[in-house]
Amino acid sequence: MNLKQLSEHLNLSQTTVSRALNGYPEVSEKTRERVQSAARSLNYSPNARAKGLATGRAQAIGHVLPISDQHEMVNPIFGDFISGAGATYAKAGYEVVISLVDDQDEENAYRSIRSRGNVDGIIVHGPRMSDPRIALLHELGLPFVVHGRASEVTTPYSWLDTNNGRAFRRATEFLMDLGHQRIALINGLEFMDFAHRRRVAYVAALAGRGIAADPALMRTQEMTEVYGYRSAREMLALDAPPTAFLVSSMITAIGVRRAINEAGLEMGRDVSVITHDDDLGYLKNGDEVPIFTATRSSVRTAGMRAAQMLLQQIRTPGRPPLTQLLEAELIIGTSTGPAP
Amino acid sequence: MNLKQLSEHLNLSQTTVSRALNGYPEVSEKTRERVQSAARSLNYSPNARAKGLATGRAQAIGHVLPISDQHEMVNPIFGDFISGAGATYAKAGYEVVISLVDDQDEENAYRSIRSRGNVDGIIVHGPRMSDPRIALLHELGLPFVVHGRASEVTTPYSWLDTNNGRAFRRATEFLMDLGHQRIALINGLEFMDFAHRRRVAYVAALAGRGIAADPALMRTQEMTEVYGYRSAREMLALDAPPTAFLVSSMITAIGVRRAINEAGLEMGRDVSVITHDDDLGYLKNGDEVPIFTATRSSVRTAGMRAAQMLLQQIRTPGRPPLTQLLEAELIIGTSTGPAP
DNA sequence: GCGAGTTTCCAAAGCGCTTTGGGTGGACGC
DNA sequence: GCGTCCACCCAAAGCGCTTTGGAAACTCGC
Repeated sequence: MNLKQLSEHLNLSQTTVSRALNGYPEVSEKTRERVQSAARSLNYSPNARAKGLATGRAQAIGHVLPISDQHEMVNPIFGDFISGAGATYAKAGYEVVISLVDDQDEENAYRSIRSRGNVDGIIVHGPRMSDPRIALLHELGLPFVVHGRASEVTTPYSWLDTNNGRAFRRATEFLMDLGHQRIALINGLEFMDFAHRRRVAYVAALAGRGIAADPALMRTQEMTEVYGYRSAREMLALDAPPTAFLVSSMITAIGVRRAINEAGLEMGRDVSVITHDDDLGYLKNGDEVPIFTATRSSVRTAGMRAAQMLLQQIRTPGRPPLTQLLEAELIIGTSTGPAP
Repeated sequence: MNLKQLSEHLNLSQTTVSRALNGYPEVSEKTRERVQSAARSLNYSPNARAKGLATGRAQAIGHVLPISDQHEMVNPIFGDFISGAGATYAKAGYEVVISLVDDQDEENAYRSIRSRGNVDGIIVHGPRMSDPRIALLHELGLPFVVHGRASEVTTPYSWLDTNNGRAFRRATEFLMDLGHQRIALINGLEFMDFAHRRRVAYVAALAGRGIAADPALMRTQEMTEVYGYRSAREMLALDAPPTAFLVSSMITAIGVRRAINEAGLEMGRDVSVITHDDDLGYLKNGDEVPIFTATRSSVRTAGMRAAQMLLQQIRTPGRPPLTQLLEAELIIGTSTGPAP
């Protein structure tokens, strides 16, 4: 069923039918209703490609996930992010297009996304500290919102980020208030901006109390469970083991807990743990009582907000970039206690 | 940069340029190379919408994720599935379009996907036992592959599934071989086909040894960590607690482990656990030594295979449906031991 | 050097929609 | 009864590409 058939069925021109369906004022309410009910009953919906071609709008948003050999997994938070964003898009009649882009030829990938023209805007995931994508997207004139930030990029751009610095500073201070002196950091990959910020904040918080960060207590890697387990096991076997761990994700923290248990220690008594918690649907931090003391910031909410920002950018092009900083809550659970 | 501009730049007709770029034999190798190098250097890539409109092909695959109030989270396996499938699509020049569809008006959603025409085929996720989507997609004539199966649907259709029945039967038998009699099942939502199959296999395996399934030892819910924790905690507090747990996902098994530890018991000695393991990138089951004894089946591989099947269906329409059953390995870890 | 057969290229139609620039008919005022 | 003005509707162009149905240029054998 296409426009032509529908209009013939109604004995109207394609113009009128199109206008009736798209809410233009030039048609009478009577015909508008007649058209709409016919469209519904004949299950007509306009061909997206043709519509896009005619309007120049794709009614779709691109989500670009960087993939590399050293980093080939899809971030576990992506599902939640997209479910938040997707709800917003759906209301506005936008689709989601996903591109898995090898970071070897990112530049080409973005250029081709642009000239293929099947998205109206882009959400940039996993920004690096000095991310070339931002300049590139500016040059291409494609609206975008970065989920996260790129510290070293100075030109303004739209972003939405969690205040990772403040969150990790507070967490570190919280541990020091409990008397911990040897606090380990099990961080994500530090060429990623969020992980870098977290480390800087952690180091600064320690320094604020006159403690020098110990390289033996700092790790940076992809945030898997096994990574948390290994790092904690090795650190707990040190001559001067840490009394507390600051961990970058729940999944990794679960690995840390495993190592703690395996070492015959009790989390929250012998060793404290604070983790960042993205509040993922399938991995809630306990229910009434949180498992982990955590810096919590819902990635689903971030998805929703980022989507709204991007849609605004698209609707009113040329407006100045929007930015939004979400604060993480510090949730007290049973995984922290006074230093032994 | 569009075709017209490119062809003017080259002093050729649009026809010739188009043919040169798309590999048609009617152009000489010399002009083909001239065209291709110009296209590269001017960074031309054809507008996807226009191309789609002209060819009738969208060069995109739809992934439809059912969302509902009781089930609003995005399955954590989705990231891995899409990363497997995405690699295959990318090679074949296909995009991924994601639709989050409220299962209230699934029918409309699929019809509109069809008539909007922005995908050439669909991967159906999360099939229910008697899933109406299969008949609907047949009616719509849209190529599709189901990730999983719908037991109660009798008409043939393409699917790719893990042999959940055999996996859970083997797992149950393995536990019984170790002397376990009271084996709990912490299952997923049983209106989902895979979860239903798992329960049936578990019940049958028990029955095969003359054991009647105890309703007090069977749970069914969304597979979160908290769900695993709660279920295990409650069951361990029973007068006749289970000596083993059979769990539907790693995440849930981690919750089960938490409850076991909290009860002062040791996993693998006091209580055994077998889980299904989707081999997710960020949640590997240990490294050299697996944490959990598990039925393992890589969801990333499933994604790759499903994508290949769908592309075949699209390329040669009208061919009979393809099916593929992946066997899960039974991996022996440290979470199982003889019944106490 | 000329007709037949290939190569190589082109003009134009068409994909399904939006949108510009009218046209037509009825209500209304005088 | 006539002109004016809306309200309502339409024909046709155009979005950027593919593809059909030729046409021009080139090869070749005799």
